[in-house]
Amino acid sequence: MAASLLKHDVFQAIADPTRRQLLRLLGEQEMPVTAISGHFPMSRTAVSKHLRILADAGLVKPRKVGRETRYRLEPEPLLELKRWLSYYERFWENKMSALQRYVESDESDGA
Amino acid sequence: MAASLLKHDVFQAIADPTRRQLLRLLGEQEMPVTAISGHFPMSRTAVSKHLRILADAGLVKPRKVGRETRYRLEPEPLLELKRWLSYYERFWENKMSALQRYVESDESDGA
DNA sequence: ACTATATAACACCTTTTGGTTTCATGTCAA
DNA sequence: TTGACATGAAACCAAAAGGTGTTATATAGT
Repeated sequence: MAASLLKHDVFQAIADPTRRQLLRLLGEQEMPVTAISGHFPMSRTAVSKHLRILADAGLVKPRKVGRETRYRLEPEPLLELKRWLSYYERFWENKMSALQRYVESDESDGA
Repeated sequence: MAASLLKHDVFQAIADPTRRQLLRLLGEQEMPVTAISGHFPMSRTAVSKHLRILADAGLVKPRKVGRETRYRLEPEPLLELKRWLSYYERFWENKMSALQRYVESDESDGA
C-alpha cells in the first residue's frame, strides 16, 4: 500500500518549522487550505506548497468535500522517524547504565 | 551555507541523508575528518561542512588529539526529536482518533 | 446559465544548500 | 628547520527551497 516513490521523505518534510506547525494543526482537526492559511503569516499558495511537500512524504492526505479539499494528518510515516530514532536509544540508555555501573561499583568497592 | 548566524536545529540537521549517515558512523566510533570522508563520495571539505552543521545542532562534538580533530556522536539533542515525536504517539496508539475526526467532519457537512 | 468560491497549476524571484577548488594554519616527525 | 599531513576558511557555483502573484478549473448557490 505504501508507495516508496515519494518525492520527499519524512526527514526533509519535518525539517521546516512551518510544516511542523501544519502537522500539529491538522492533527487537531481536518481542514481545508483556506482555513489553514488563516493560521500562518504567508500566502495561501505558500501554505499549499508546504502541504504538497507533506503530502509527498505521506504525512497528510487530501479529501475532497464539495469544492473544498480538506487535509488531514497521516501519522504513519512518522513511524519511520521513530524507528530511525530507536537506533540511538542505546546511546542515552548506555549513558544511564554507565552512571548506574559507576554508582554501583563505588558502593561495592566500599564493601 | 556560507554564513550560518543561526544555530542549526536538530530537525534541519537530520534532514540530509549524508548527515544521518555521519551520525550512524560516529555512533560506532570516534573518528577524524579524513577517515570519515573515506566513507563518502564527496570531498573532505564537504564532509567537514556537514560536520559543522551537526556540531551547530549539538549532535556531534569535536575533540582535538594532536593534529587530528576527532568527532564523536552527541545523542542528547535527539531527545528533542523524541519529545516532538511523542506528541504523535496518540495517533497510532489510538486508532479510533482517525474515525472520530472523520465522523466529526462528516457531521459538520450537514449530510 | 451565471457568479462567487476553493484550490491547483504556472511563471517568476530571492535565499539557502550542498558541493567544488584553492589557500592558510597548525602539528608531527626527520 | 624543513617537509608532510590534518583541518578549517574563503570564494565560487549550480540547484533546490521558499516565497510571491496570476491564471485555470471545478463546484456551490442563486
